[in-house]
Amino acid sequence: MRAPGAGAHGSADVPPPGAERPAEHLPTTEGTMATTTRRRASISDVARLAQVSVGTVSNVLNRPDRVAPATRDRVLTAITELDFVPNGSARQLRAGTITTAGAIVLDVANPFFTDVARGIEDRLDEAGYTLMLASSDEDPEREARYLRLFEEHGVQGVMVVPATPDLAHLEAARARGLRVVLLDRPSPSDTLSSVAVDDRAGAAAATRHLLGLGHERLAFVNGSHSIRQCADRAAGVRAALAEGGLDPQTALVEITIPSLNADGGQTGTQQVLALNERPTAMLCVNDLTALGALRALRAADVPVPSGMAVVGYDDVAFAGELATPLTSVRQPTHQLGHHAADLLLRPDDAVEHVTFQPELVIRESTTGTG
Amino acid sequence: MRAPGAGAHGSADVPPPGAERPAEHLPTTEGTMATTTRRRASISDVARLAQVSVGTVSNVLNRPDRVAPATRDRVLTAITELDFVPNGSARQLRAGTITTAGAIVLDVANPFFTDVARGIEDRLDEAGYTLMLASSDEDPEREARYLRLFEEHGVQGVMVVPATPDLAHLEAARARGLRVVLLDRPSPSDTLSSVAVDDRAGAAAATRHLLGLGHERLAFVNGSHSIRQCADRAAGVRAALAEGGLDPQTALVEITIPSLNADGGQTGTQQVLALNERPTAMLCVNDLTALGALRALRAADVPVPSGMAVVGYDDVAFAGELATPLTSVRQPTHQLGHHAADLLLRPDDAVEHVTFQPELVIRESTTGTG
DNA sequence: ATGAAAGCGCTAACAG
DNA sequence: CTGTTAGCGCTTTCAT
Repeated sequence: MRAPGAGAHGSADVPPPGAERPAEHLPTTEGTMATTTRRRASISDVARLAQVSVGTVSNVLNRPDRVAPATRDRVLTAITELDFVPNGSARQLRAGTITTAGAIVLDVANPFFTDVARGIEDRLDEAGYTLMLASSDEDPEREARYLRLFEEHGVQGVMVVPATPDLAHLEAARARGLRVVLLDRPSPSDTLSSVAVDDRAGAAAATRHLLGLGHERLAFVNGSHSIRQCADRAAGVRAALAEGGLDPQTALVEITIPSLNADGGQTGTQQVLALNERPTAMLCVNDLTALGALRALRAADVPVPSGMAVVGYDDVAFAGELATPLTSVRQPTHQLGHHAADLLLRPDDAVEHVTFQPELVIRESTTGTG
Repeated sequence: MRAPGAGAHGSADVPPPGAERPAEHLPTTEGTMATTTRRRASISDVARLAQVSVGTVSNVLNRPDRVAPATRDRVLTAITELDFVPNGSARQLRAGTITTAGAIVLDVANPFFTDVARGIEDRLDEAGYTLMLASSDEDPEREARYLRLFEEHGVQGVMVVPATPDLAHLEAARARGLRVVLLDRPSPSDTLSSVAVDDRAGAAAATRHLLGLGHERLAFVNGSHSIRQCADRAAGVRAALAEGGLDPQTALVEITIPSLNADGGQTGTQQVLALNERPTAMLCVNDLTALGALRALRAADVPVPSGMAVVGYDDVAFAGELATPLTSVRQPTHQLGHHAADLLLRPDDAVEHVTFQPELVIRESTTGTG
């Protein structure tokens, strides 16, 4: 699907969260005069030119076989002549439905969400549907605004990563007849379909991997438990420890960092290194955090993995490209979106909750010889 | 703008170009029964319930001051009662216009484009507009299909990263009255506005930086010149060399790699290292390529930058986080999108060509002591 | 301040 | 096979 050598941009990445917009980059402007705007040709213009009725033009458009070849050609010629593009609003008003779906994610510039969006788009494309994509920026008001806008535009349905735990407005939209699929959020509701990734399982798999390698003291550099993913992953780690016969109280140190980026990882790791009974392995809440961890470990001359094993989460593009390739938990982002769209397009409109399993990608940061 | 601690996904990245979709991730499905779908309430339902005419309801919606407070309240109550959401198609059909713009990029999962999209969205949002985003996958047919779809939906205008050098269909759409802004492509046309980044200048700045550091033999690991960005960047490198009094023939070795990713960078760098008169500095067409270069240099025990200076392009998130932080050329992606949207929203609909200047971000891969 | 009615562009009966 | 016509839901004169 994805084009291989996608121009010179094939490699880019996002700026770290909270990065400043680049300073003014001195645009060069080169203006020209304005152009005139004409009224668009309508179906009756075509009918007049082709000397037929509007009904016939409509038939040529929608059921060409019902029209005599000669007439059809005449109409087609008129269409080309006038450069006629049918008015979708009118059609939609008449038909009541539209082949468009909406998606509201937290941030379109976040690769997790755009990979999901890509999955949605690919599935929608198969069905001839278009996607309207928007970012809520975690602002419930923006989310509500876009939801409303999509609904007014008559979309078939909406896939949304909720910005708040409160799902009342989504339930209401659902009751109004709009299809709604929750993204990356297990639905507590019987009326809203949902598609999510099992964060507990991902963290548990990573933990089991470390236990299998013989580690018995772990650190987890995590974000606030008010973030669902962080809480779920912490639960997964604890569950795996218990399952392995270890007491989370003694075998685990959880460090909470304020921002889930490289700086947070570096600071968190320094705290881990300062511990008197130093753990032998670290789990990081995401790969950027792990990157900061690797930086801190290098600065402290702690070899990886022999002095400290490191596991990330997300399996981002650079994870396998680092000086020490990073073991990480990969999430089926594309499938997540694909399935969400699939649910939205289901003819029966049934409610369904789907949970995908993440996959541990093992690399040298846990199994190497460093 | 961008929320700081955007959930646990704040750090993710994209898979490398050409990466396979992850294998089946064993979704867990949990179904429930379907729900009934009711007809949406219309303005006349509201009118009936509120015991007023539809015109009055419309007035409450659009010019509340024209309606007596008592009547207005009655209507408002009815609206709430019926959970009425106005039909945008009907409104648009009547009004003829719509507050939506479209954007067609090559790939929504590519961070360069999503950063641009974010800039577009932010500008559009200021004006109360919505964005419809789509990927052409560099397929001209898909591009044409989306263009048409957007036009049918009556969008104000479309911002597009053209998939082909042929701009005829875009010119035609423009002639039909649709606003069109070219993204990341300097327009050869008087009728189409455009917003682009100066690739020659970016490559030239990187080259001048290296020359200023005393390097006199450079390698450029680049992609095919059939990709506009690659050709432009090569021209920029050559121009800067000439300007510095060096003969590109002797001072520059250009290596062409098939895929602009880490593997390409690694292979290309091996070729550079095998040269008999080895360059002292390398330019890479993007950061992922530079990552591969760093990997190859490490494998060959060549210190960076003392044995080989390295410059990337794009300034992706991890560029500053590597073992050797990477000097790179940052592009004003967000501004690019912001300005494109700005052009689209201009009331005068004038044609304008804007070129943004990239910015060299200097780090240790060129100035360090390694 | 409110109501009545025309019509935006199109589709889908229904006639012929 | 083609024409006629009635709306889809809404906004907007124009009356009252």
